[in-house]
Amino acid sequence: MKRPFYFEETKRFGTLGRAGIIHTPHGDIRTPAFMAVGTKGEVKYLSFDDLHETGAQAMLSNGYHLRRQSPEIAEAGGLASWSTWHGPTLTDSGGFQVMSLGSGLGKVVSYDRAELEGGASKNGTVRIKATNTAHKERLAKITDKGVSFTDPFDGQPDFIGPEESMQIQCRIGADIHMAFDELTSLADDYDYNVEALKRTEKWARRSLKEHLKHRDDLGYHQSLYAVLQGGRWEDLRRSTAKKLAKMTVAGTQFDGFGLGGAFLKEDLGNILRWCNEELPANKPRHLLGLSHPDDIFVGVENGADTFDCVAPTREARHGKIYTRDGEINLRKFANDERPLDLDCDCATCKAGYTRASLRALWKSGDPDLKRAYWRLASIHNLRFIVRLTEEIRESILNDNFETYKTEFLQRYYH
RNA sequence: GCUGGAGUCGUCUAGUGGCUAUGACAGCAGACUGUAAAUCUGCCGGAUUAAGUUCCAUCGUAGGUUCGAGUCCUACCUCCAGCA
Repeated sequence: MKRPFYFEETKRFGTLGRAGIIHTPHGDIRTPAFMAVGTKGEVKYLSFDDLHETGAQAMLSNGYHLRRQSPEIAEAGGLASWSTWHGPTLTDSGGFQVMSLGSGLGKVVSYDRAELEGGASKNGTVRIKATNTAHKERLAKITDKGVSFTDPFDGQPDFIGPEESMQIQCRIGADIHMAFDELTSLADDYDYNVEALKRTEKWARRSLKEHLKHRDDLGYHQSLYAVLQGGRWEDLRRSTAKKLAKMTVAGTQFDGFGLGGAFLKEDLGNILRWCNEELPANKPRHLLGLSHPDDIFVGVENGADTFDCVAPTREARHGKIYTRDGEINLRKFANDERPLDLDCDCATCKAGYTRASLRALWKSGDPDLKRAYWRLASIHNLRFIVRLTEEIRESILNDNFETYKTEFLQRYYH
């Protein structure tokens, strides 16, 4: 049952937007789609029945976090069967940890200009006030060869370069892999981004080369996406997109593309447009790590097909609940007997939980009740974002995207 | 009634002569974007201010000792334990 991997464009809108289907060995993904993040092979506090009920079509896990379990996963036949999720999967390369355990260690990956206010410098480029973590404090140190990681929990060292990342990912055996990349932070300047981008491009070639050796080891075809970096600079973004789109090893190219970076919200649309105008239309594009509704709309209209993000689940655990009328902090609803969101079709709302009852679970001293809250709130927020992508797809197919977008955003951000 | 112990900011709590009275929880406000996140930041006696301002209050109550008292002394009140 070797099913090939390919992207089928169902409908185009605007210049870059589209709805389509990604065919993978473990099933189809109808796009635009949101993939749930299950870093270690499961979404925190959710069963796979819960996850299926959110409508999520695919799960994203992480090669870095699963590196030590990868032999056992291979033994079980790959991530889909090992995890018992059984559907389409994607693994990140560990590239995000190059930043989150390195230059961005201990920092919030902020995308809001107000937080970073530094004004514009003389030549008109944005000056960012964000700072990088001191080199000696980092748990990820970069050389051209690869990255030396120190495990945040047990302090064990690991060296991961493109070859190691591909070997790990091919043992994990997700349907889609990411090339090993270096994510720069908002504090990195143009010159550093030039250097980092060269490295990411070299790593992409090495990733592809190594990937080809192992991609069929588990008996089905594993695909590889290249990751586009280049910060907020048009020349870097366009050049890397062109380069990676054409990159060939032994006659083989990348199966799709990851759109990466630490984005300033206001730059997101342009950056995606620069990338996607250069990328071939017949391959899928995954926008890495974003899922706030406004970001999803910007992503879709600029050609992104799939998304993933920890925000729906993390924010749920922290009390931020998504509703069609905007985000609410559950703390304030101790006496509110309405559901989290009116007319919501998630399992939590359908089961009759009210804001007050969920808040009570959340604030309970009982660990079991807290866990119940984390699960129920995560289900709600995940369903909210998954449903958003379903409705966006629907609106594209019905030539109704602009209207749907305007109505949704006005109501959500009023 | 006697003996012993204890009363600190909503709750618990540190503090036995020294200048802004700890810390935790609760509460309040905010953050979170390819998960070091069961996390993080700020506020948390009252009034006042453009302000990180100014003023006032404060360790059960009332006195006292002292340059200085949550801390020492006296009386009272309340609570707890034991004895009657």
